[in-house]
Amino acid sequence: MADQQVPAEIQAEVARQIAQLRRGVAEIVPEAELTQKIEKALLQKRPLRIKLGLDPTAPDIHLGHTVVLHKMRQFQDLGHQVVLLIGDFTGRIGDPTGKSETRKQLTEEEVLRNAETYKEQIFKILDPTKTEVVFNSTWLQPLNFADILQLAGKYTVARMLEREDFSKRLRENLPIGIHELFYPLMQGYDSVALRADVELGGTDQKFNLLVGRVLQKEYGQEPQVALMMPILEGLDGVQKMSKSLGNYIGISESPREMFGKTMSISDALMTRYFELVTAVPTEEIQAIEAGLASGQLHPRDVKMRLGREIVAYYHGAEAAEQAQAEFINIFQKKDLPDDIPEYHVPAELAQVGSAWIIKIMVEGGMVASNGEGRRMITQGAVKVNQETVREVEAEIPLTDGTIIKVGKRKFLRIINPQQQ
RNA sequence: GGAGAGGUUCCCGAGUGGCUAAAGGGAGCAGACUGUAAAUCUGCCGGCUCUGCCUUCGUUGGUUCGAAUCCAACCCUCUCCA
Repeated sequence: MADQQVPAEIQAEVARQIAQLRRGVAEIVPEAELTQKIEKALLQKRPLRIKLGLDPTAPDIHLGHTVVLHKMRQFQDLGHQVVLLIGDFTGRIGDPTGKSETRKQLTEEEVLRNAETYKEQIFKILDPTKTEVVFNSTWLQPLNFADILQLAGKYTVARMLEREDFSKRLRENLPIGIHELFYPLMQGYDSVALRADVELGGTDQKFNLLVGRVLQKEYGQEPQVALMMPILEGLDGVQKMSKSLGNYIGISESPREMFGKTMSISDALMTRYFELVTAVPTEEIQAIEAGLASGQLHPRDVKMRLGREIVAYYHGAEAAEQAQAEFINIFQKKDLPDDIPEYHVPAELAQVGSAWIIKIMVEGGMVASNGEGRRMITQGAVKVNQETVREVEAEIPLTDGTIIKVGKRKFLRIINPQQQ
């Protein structure tokens, strides 16, 4: 395969690119084709077209999404053309995957608005000047029924049912909407329309990415290479990071939240995060792994480094240092954070001068209900000015500057304007 | 079109007339411990004016002193047959 005509410097560059691109990757199908494509691109001085499809229904990006985005960024840095595909057509139809809950259909306006929010966040990782953004309604909308049947004719039900998700639902007697069978076809057709050389996705996208290859061949194109990234585990360390599971770190979150949440991942997960969601060089990560294994590095310190890396990526190095300092203050020295939410005492309560503690906790948003407030007190989780509150019926003085603490990380400062 | 199975609290999943706000697991929260919001252990985990009351078991009605549990209609899902 490595034909003699390829100059040595090109071969070296191909090797360099492949080495970088393989970092953190779960699977490349087929890897040999990627090598060939890169080689060809270099010889012809034509960048590869790298496709990434995005679902416009959930515009909040978290670290799980960034795994694939970081890979896109690597392609960009290697000089390739990145194409972001916004699945506005699919989003407008609404994908009811996932049993009973019918996902609401988005209007064109909503899709566009989401797309804007998306871009804003995504360009924290990708270079906007080297990114092409396209919408799949451009080519999917004009298809008529005959076109669609023609497209459908290029695949079979049996092959469609090879997909894990479908076969599983079939086995477990769960519903499969006929239109759902079209999603892989539409996604594959996107690759045809874009003439994609490589499509990125999570391992859960494997089937769809492979359908793209089949359809490209059917339409006389060279099939794309499917590059799959692992699915990032969320804060619980088991399930994939997702907003609905609440185990995520959003890239628009505050430095403090980001850092704190990072500290809550299990030790076992740390190096994976380093590899998948930071730009720390591979050799350095290997050194960290070695340090942890030999006991030379303290897991806590490594995790703090991870927290700094993540915060710094989205908020800058200074914010990262601050977030860490604050974390140490609150959790190691058990000090108060700098910015405590405030509860402004309303006039009628200020007259009385004191109030039932649970009422204040609920109104201050510290607990969801009186019942939860009672539980917290019963469990010894509530402190007023460092003093543990034991009595459920306790009244507290509404003195300006009083601090209520629930659990380890919820604080509230009483602000009494009458006393200022 | 016919026959059958099923829809339970955030999720999964027990429960077939009162002892059930409903087993168990997961998630979540808290306490202890610690090396961190790791790990581990323990507790909590519908709401309220909380030794009591109210709301919840697909929907709506009904039977009953009493229903998640029985009946009827309806909605939704699946299986087999045609």
